[in-house]
Amino acid sequence: MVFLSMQSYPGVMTVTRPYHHGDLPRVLLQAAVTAIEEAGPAALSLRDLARRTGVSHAAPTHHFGDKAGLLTALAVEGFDLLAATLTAAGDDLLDVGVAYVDFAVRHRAHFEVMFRPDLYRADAPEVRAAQERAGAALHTGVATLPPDRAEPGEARTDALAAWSIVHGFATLWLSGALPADVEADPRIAARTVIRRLFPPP
Amino acid sequence: MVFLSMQSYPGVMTVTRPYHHGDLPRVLLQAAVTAIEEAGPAALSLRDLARRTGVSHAAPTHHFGDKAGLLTALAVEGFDLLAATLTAAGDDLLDVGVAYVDFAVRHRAHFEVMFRPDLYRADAPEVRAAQERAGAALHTGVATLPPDRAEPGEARTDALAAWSIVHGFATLWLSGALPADVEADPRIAARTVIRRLFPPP
DNA sequence: GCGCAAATCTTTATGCTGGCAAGATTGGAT
DNA sequence: ATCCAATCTTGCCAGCATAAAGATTTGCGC
Repeated sequence: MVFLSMQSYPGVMTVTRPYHHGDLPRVLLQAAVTAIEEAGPAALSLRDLARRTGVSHAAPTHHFGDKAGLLTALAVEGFDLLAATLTAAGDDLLDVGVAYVDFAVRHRAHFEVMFRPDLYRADAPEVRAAQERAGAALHTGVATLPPDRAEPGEARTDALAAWSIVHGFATLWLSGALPADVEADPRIAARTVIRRLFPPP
Repeated sequence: MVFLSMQSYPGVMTVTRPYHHGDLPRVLLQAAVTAIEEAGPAALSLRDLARRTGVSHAAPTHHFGDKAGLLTALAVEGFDLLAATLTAAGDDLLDVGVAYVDFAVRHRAHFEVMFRPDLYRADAPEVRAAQERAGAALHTGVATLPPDRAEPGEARTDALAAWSIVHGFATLWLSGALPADVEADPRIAARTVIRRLFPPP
């Protein structure tokens, strides 16, 4: 990590900055993740991010335009991260579903922003593209199901049902709405629930 | 509708108020629903509610304490409304599940607040109580399933899977994340998806 | 009716936030 | 060495949440 000089301070010629020049966007996004994990996306404050990262209050605005711009970048990052996670989980639909829930729990801040389109510009082309990449990764898992049922549109229903059940479980888990007697490890509980939808032969 | 006199205005002795005295909390909650449906719960502003209802900016604070207090009341109202809706849907698990999704779509503002505990005081006793009433109504629907499987904890898994799939479908629908080729009527699409989890014998 | 306490609502004030505009500094390209 | 664009700071303004204090209305005992 290199420390670079920073501009004027009263009485001090040079100060240091704990990140490479030009990396402020990434640093701000990381600070946003931390802040959201602490108090939720609704309580996020650009000025608080600036304080956390030691820059002026207007620095975040320069890079992201406005608050919605920052959350848009966070959503894009989240969808890409989700796509990578699902792809890495392999071909087994159970594993993909568990990976979805695991992503939501481990990247809670990203996940909460991603599915709250009133907070960011969900119609931005980079968002749409990232969403499609994540959707394709999810559909890949569904495609591995044995196509023994002949009804048309069955694969689409399977995909929608799989997405719904893992997304629902993840959001219920994150919102703390689940009763206390549910398995403490969300991955184990999720696997049990998903297996109820796609029972082994 | 009775119009009551209002306090001093410069040069005018009495003015009228379009609601019964003491009904301001209910009026404010209704205004909050409208505002949330327009711009989401994150953009809700107490001062905007005051303007919408024609009262001073501090009137909402008097009744609900603060913004979280207002959303707490909205969440309680939502959970009670959900419990009533699920109970009225009957005993068929499919009908109960469709009613859950239908509630989310028709009472979008309540639903969005209910499962966003960072916005209100989710640990308040009246919230817990209302949550349990809604949970009991949901479990009633699951209890009507034929208990032909002998594995222990199966009913709990069924309930969790049912809740997850309807909740996930509802939140995905509300967030606009579903692909465009999904059935336009959420009740029909939801029924198809739920049937995938609980296929008819 | 009368008077008083409580509830209801307004006014005033303070600190924080988002967004805009202008200026200072830095880094890189030529 | 010089210029330019990107980066970041300072200053500013309007809107918001919240608190405190004052004004008005309502309910209630008499």
